[in-house]
Amino acid sequence: MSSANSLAVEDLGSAAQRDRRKRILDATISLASQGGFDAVQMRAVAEQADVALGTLYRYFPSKIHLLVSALQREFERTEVALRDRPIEGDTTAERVISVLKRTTRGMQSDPKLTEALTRAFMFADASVAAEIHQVGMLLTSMLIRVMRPDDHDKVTEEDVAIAKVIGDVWLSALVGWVTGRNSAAETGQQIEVAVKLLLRD
Amino acid sequence: MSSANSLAVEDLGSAAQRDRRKRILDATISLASQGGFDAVQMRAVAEQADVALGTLYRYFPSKIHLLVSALQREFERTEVALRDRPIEGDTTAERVISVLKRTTRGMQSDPKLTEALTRAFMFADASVAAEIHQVGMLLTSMLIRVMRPDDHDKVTEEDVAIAKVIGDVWLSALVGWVTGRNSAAETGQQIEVAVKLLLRD
DNA sequence: GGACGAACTGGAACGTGTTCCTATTTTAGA
DNA sequence: TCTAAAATAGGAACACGTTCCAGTTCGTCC
Repeated sequence: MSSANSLAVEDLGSAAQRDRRKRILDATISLASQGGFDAVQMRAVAEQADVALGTLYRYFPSKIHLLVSALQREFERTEVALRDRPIEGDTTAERVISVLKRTTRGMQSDPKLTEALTRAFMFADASVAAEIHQVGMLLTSMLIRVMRPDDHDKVTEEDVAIAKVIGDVWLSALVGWVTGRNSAAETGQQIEVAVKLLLRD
Repeated sequence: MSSANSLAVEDLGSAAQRDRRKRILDATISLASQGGFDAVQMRAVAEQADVALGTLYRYFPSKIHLLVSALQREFERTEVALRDRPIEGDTTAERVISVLKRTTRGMQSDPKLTEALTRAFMFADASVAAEIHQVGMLLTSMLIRVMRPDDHDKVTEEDVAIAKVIGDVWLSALVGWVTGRNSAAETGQQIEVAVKLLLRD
């Protein structure tokens, strides 16, 4: 891949390198969780991860890459955790709302972290396209699985389109919440309304 | 208003001040149009607007405030221009799609400017909430007018909810385009799909 | 016209993201 | 085991957003 991208786990040969990468992301999450976007300072991340600044930049070419990669790891964990749990709700809309609200609540329980990750995601420019795309795919596929829990074959074009729209709304709602425009309740409401409009069958 | 906000036109007493504000926003748009978000450097804006750096910060307390205020002015102009034109299309969906696509094409004709304004909008934190809210209201009300061009009275709760969802999708689509994830065609497609899903009556 | 406060100028200074360089350590291959 | 290349450490240096300050100009009230 292009040198402009973050080093993915697969790119890393030695265990020491995988461990460095993990330490860096751990430090990122820890600092973000504690003080939000502004507290994730490259020097602080490097120090807490016990890594030189240059090394940090070797693994993640910018602060945004770093935070989006952290988001990706968190999101993958969320997705795995979600796989185990049974999805409650009879209708498609109910299932989607239930999952999205649970996820949203989870993020709202760590506001600083959510602020840091969300803002990085929204601020990302073209150079982070690859990482962003990963996260987008993850979100869409997660939604589709919730919409069609049993029959993965019967996923239509429209299902995918709906999932993408819901993903968009969810992101916007999250941004609204992070920037203090919406309360937690309004955020939930906003998602619920959109899902009901999109999945009325 | 709080000192944390941008100085609005109404706040400015003298003609000289209104002119300064205008020069600053003109310089901002000019630089953004030429080199995007990164080219809007506070020193450059101050110099091009023929204003001291301190004065620039007096009018707009941060780069983000500055860009979001520029966005607001551009948006107001777009909105006025839109009022004159007749809205083409018989169904609600057709009208909304027509207007959104025209607006989107307009923004895509100046990619750097759009990149700068969109990224500022998405990166804004709580301190810019007031300005952001203005823009959001403008977008929603514009959409509602397109949806219900004649009977402003018959605007339902659902109409407003739909307008907000469409606004969210439009923003996400724009962000996707700005960051190079989506082509112009895909962006238009994304909006069209969402509108058709939301306005199928 | 004079006095006073607010606004503006010009520029120094600071913080943080990013780049760059050299010395050292680790890794891979002969 | 030895050697060359790659990776890392440590830290200086630069860019740009932001803050701050001393001096000057502008606007307003007597």
